[in-house]
Amino acid sequence: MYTVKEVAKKMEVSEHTIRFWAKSGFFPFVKRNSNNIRQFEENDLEWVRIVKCLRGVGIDNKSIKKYIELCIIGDSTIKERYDIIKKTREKAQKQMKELKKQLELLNFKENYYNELIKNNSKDTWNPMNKK
Amino acid sequence: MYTVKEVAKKMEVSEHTIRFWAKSGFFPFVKRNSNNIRQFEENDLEWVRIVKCLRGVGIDNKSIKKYIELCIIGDSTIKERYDIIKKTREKAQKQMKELKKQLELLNFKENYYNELIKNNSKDTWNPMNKK
DNA sequence: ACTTGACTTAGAGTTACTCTAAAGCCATAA
DNA sequence: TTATGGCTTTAGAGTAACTCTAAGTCAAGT
Repeated sequence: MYTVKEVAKKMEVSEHTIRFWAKSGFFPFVKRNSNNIRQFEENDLEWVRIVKCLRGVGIDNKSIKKYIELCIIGDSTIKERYDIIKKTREKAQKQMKELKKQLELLNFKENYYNELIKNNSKDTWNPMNKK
Repeated sequence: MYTVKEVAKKMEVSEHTIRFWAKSGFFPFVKRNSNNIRQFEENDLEWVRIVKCLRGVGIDNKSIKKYIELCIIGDSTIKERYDIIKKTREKAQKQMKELKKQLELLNFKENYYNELIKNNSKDTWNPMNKK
């Protein structure tokens, strides 16, 4: 049993975001205790994990809601859920490619600046220096 | 020489976003022709590339503006720029790790759903099915 | 001359948070 | 017993970064 705060810490998402997601209907199955406090079970964390994953890959909240709703409907929606996950996985792979390129550029620039500092030389690449 | 539209296409960023970035002062060096049309030179694309990279890694626009301003100031800011790029590179590496984990989860789920479909079996993992 | 299409701007609208304020519940210190 | 602090809740205001719309300029084609 976890409170929102504990879930937030465990899953590395802000409390605000967990509450926002809860309000958005992403966790329709989370119970409350007699004081109206949300009690996330171990199982519920699995849902936080998948929501975090989908958001992390840039799936919008409306689509996430739809996915959750398909889960609620049950086994008749497995094919549809499969399609969503597949498309999301493809999207994530594209992002991975992008991120690799960005990392390369950052590595290049870090190196470049590092050399400049070491050799105390001018930044000849910076177009501002050509004016 | 490229118009906003051409830059947008070449760099895979929307025209709106290029204009928004321009308005935000990310390209203070781009010239206009006599009709007030922006003319991006080859060199300028380098700047679009680095802005896209920084944004892609989640650096906020205020920080990007600051980086641009440091570039404008010139060689005295090389160390400061180095620090920014280094921190950004570290951030990107963290994201790479995250993305890998997310990709694993998506692969797992895609596989899982695929098995369900192939074997025409029940989705016993879905907590909604346990209620 | 008129329409088409590419470009411009200001500013409204949208998404997904992110934060604030007000209030409820409970434990412990004075 | 009161109050102080710490936790939770909600509604709703605020923010970042787009994203889109409307209204305008201009040059070229028919």
